[in-house]
Amino acid sequence: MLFVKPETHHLTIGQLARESGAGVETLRFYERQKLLPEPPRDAQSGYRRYPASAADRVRFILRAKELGFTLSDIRELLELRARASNPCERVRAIAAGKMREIEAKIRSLRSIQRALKKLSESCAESADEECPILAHLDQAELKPNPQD
Amino acid sequence: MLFVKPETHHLTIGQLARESGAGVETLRFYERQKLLPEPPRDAQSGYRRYPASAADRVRFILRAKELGFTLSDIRELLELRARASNPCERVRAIAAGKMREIEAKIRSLRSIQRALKKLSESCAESADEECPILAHLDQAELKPNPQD
DNA sequence: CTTGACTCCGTACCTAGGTACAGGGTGTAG
DNA sequence: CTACACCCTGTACCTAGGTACGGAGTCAAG
Repeated sequence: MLFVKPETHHLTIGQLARESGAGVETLRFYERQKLLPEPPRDAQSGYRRYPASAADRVRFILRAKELGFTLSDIRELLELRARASNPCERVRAIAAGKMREIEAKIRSLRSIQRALKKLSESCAESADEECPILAHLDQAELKPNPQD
Repeated sequence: MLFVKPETHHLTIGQLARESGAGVETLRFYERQKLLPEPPRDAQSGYRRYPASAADRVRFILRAKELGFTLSDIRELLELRARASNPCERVRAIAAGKMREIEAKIRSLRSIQRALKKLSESCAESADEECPILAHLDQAELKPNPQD
């Protein structure tokens, strides 16, 4: 068995917020969402008392969010971080799934972008009284694009 | 003055839904959102009675949505379609704004994608016991990317 | 006349990720 | 002692774009 380092629990929620960069309400929200464990409470006041390590955990969450992970992805990453002896494989699978998602989103946006560009160009060229973009919306089927 | 073509109002909301491809609830929702005008009602039943042209309008909305326009963009496009004598300029401005939005979204996704890829590659190479992705989330600052 | 499909209205609910009160208690500096 | 900042819980609210439901009225076929 391992001995667990005795942790000092001296951070209030406000101090943790300032240290980690999340808001106080957000920290309580993350606790409800099981991203943060319930911290011990001060016996008199009932205030939450966080160990210094909590700030690392919160920053982990915020960074993972920047990488596009959802809170529920992040819950799993936190589990893996804490528990798995060899997490790499699963972590890479999660990352790969996220990359595929992002890939798909980019492709869909690019196809929309191309369609808008074409319409906008035809609009710029046309001295017509009817707007080609509106005409397209009136009539056209959006052609399925081979690059999608 | 123009004479307005007499319109027959014979579509029920369910028929309009089938013709246009939107759901009944969605049509009522669009009406609340002022994307569809309130249609006349049958005197006895109070049922909505749509002119055939309503189906075109709904399809216009659905196509504009495919191009990434929000409902409030679409409200403006519909106004322009109906009222403006020379809508092209404003329509192109709306399209250009949307294109910039999409462009920005793609750039942000690509930067996330690159970060994930780098991490995933270093993860694949590492025979380390510590997962580089988790290590990154533990420690790293996300470097601001020049391409963003 | 009954049954089933359709319609009406109003309101609540959904996802995701928070944010904002209201109405209290606590802790500390002056 | 009195401010004032901080903390507590629970609940409501926000965006965007719908979706679902309850309870009631309508319409057409058999």
